[in-house]
Amino acid sequence: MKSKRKTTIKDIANVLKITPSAVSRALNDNPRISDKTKEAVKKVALELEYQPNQLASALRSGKSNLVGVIVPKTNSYFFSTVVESIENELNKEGYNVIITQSNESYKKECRNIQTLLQTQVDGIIASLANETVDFSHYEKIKSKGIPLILYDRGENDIGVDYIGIDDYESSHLVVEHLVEQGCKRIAHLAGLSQARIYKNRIRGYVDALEKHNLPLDTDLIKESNLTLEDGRKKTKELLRLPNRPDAIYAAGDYAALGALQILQENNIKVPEEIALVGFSNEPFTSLIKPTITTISQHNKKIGKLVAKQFLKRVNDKNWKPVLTKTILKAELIIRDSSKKI
Amino acid sequence: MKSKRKTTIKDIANVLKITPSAVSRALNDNPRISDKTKEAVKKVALELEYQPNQLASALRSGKSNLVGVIVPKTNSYFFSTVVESIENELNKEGYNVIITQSNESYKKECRNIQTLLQTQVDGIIASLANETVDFSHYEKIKSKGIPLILYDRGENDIGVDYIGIDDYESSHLVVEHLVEQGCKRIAHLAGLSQARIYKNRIRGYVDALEKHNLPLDTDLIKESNLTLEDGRKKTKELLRLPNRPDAIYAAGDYAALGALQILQENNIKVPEEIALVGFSNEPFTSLIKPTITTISQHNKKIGKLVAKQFLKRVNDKNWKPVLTKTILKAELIIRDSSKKI
DNA sequence: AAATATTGTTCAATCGTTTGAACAAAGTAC
DNA sequence: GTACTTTGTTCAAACGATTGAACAATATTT
Repeated sequence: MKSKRKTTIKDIANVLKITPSAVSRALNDNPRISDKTKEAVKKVALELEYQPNQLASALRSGKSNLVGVIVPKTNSYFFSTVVESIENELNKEGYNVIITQSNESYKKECRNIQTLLQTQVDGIIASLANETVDFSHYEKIKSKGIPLILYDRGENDIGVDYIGIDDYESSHLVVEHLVEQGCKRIAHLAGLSQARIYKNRIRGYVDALEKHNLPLDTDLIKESNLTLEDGRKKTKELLRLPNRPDAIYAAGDYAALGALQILQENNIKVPEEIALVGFSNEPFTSLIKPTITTISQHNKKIGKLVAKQFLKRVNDKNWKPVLTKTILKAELIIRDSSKKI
Repeated sequence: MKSKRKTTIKDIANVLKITPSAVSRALNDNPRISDKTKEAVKKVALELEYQPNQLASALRSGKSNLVGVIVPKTNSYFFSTVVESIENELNKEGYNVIITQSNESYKKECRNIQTLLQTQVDGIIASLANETVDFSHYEKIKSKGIPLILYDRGENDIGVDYIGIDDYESSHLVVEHLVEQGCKRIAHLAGLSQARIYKNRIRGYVDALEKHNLPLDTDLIKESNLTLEDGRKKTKELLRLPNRPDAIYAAGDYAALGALQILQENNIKVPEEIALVGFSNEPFTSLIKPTITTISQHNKKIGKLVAKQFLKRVNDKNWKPVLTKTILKAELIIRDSSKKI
C-alpha cells in the first residue's frame, strides 16, 4: 500500500521533533541551520519520499520557477531546436519551461500571454507571430515587472531584450554569393514587410544589389507569407515576367521549396538556369535534390543566449525593461541549388 | 504610473465593503451569492484589472489546472499537431498545457516526469521515448493518483489509458497495397522491436506476407532507429543482397527518405524498380519527388481523443488507473513512390 | 405570530511553504 | 560575572485563494 497523503515538511519536522521552519531552512541550505540538522532532515526527506510542493513555495516566495516560452510554431526545426536549447539551459538553473504555441495567430498569442501570466511564470520568452502588428499585449508583461525576452521575431517598439541574427547582413551574404555565381537578375520572395526581420531582409537585399551595381527591379520582389503554397504561386508569377530572373532568394525555406517545385515542373534547371537560395536551414533543405543553399541561424546559440539573458534579468533586482539587442552573424550554407560554378 | 502591487480578492472586497470569501464565491458563480453582488464584484474586478492568482487557488483547491504533455520530439509534424489539438481541446476546459520534450532520451523523460509532478500538474499525457524500456518512473504518476494518458508510443504494462492507431492493421494496408502493385519481395525497415508499436508493425508485416502467400525472408527485415541516416545505411545493406527487394516499407518517413536517397543515388527507379512506402505522413512526403506513399495517423483526432480521455478521468472522482485502449484505424495515403500501375 | 426555509454573507480554518523577528543556549570578551 | 556575539532553533505571520459552517436577514409556510 502506497502512502495516502503526500509528505510535507511538517511530517519531516514531526519525525525529527523540530519545527517546519527549521526543516524548510535545512532543505534550502540556510546558513543558520547546523550541518547535523541539515543532514538529518535530508535523510528523512529522502526516506519519506518528500516532494516539495512548488505551488506553496511559489505562492509564498513569489517565485514559480516557471518560464513561459511562446513559439509561433513548434513544428519548425528552427524553433524546436531553439526551445530545446533554452530548456537545457534553464533546467540547469532550476527553472521549468512551459511551451505554448501561437500558431502564427495574433489572437492565440494574446491568449498565450494571458495564460502564462495567470500561471505566474517568472518570465516570458517570445517570438512574435507573423500576424502580430499590435504589441499592447506585451505591455502587460512589462507592467507585471517580469522579464520579457524576444528572439528571432522581435520588435524595437516593445523595448525589451532581443536576440536574433543579422537579417540585413544575411541578405548581403546571399546576394553576394549569387553575384559571385554570375547571377544578374536576382528575385526575392520576401516575407511580410510588416515584420521587422523581413523588412531587414528586404533592405539588405536592396542595398546589396546596389552595392554590386545591379539595377533594382521591383517586379522581382514578391511579398509572401512564405508558405510552400505561396512560394509556388509567387514563383509562377516570376516565371511569367517578360524578363525572367536568373536567381531566386526566398526569405524562408518552405517558400524556396515551393519555388523549386515550380521550377522543376517547368523543366527549368536549378541552378544552371535559375539559382535558388532559402532561409533557415530547415532539415529538408539538405535532404532534397538539389540540396538548397540557405542561411543557418545558429539555433542552439540563440537559445542559449536567450536563456542567459533571462537569467541575467531575473537575478537582477530592481531592473527595468530596456531595449537591448544581441545580433548574431548568420552563416550562409552553400549547397547545390546555387552552385553554378 | 501603473499599480504597484497586484490586485487580490481582498482589494475587491475592500472596495465593495464585503468579505474576500464573498468575492471568491461571486467570481466562481456560487449560487449562494446574489446576482447583484456578483455583478458588482465582476465590475470592480474588471476595473482593478484583477487577475486571479492560480497558485493560491491551486494550493487551496489542490487543482493546478495544468496538464503536462511529454513529447518525444516537438520537431515532428505528427507530435506537434497532436499537441496542438490537445491544447485546443484542454484550453476550452480551462486547462493550460505544459509541453516538455524527452528528445527520445530515457533520462530526460524521467526528469520531465519529475518536473511535471513537482509543478503539481493535474495529469500527464505522454508518448514514450524510443529508448524507454523500463517504466517504473510512470508508476510514480500512477501512485500520485493523477490521470496518466499515453498516446502513440504506449505500453500495456503501464496499465493506463492509451490512444493510438492500429499499427498491426497499418502494416496490412501497406503490404496489401504493395502486393496489388505486383511486388513480391517486400523489405521492411522496422523500428526498434523493443517498442510495442514497432513490434506490432513487424507482426503485421509478417502476417500480411503470409496472408498473401509471400515467403518470409528475414534478410529483408532491417531493424533501425528510423532516422534518415540509418535509413540510408540499412537501404544500402538491402541493395547488397543477392536477391534485391522490389519494395521497401519503412516504419518511419525519415527512414523512407533515406531509402529514397540511396535508391536515387544508385539510379534505381522509384517506384518502377523498387516501390517505397513510409509511415507518419510527415509533410515532406508530399513535397518531394517522387511523393512518398505513407500512413496517416489522424493526428488531430488522436489529440482530441487524448484530451477527452483526460477530461473524463480527471472529472471522475474515485477512479483507478486501468488499461484501456482506443485504437484508430490508420489511413494509407497512396502517392507516386508506390504507384507501379 | 411562531416556526421553518431560503438567501446572502461572514468567520475562520486551511493548503504547504517561506521568512522576519524573537528567543534560548553556548561561546567569547573584558 | 556581566555584557555582547554567535549559533541553532522556534514562533507566528504571511502568500492569495477556497470552503465548511455559522449566522443574520428576509421570505414562506402553517
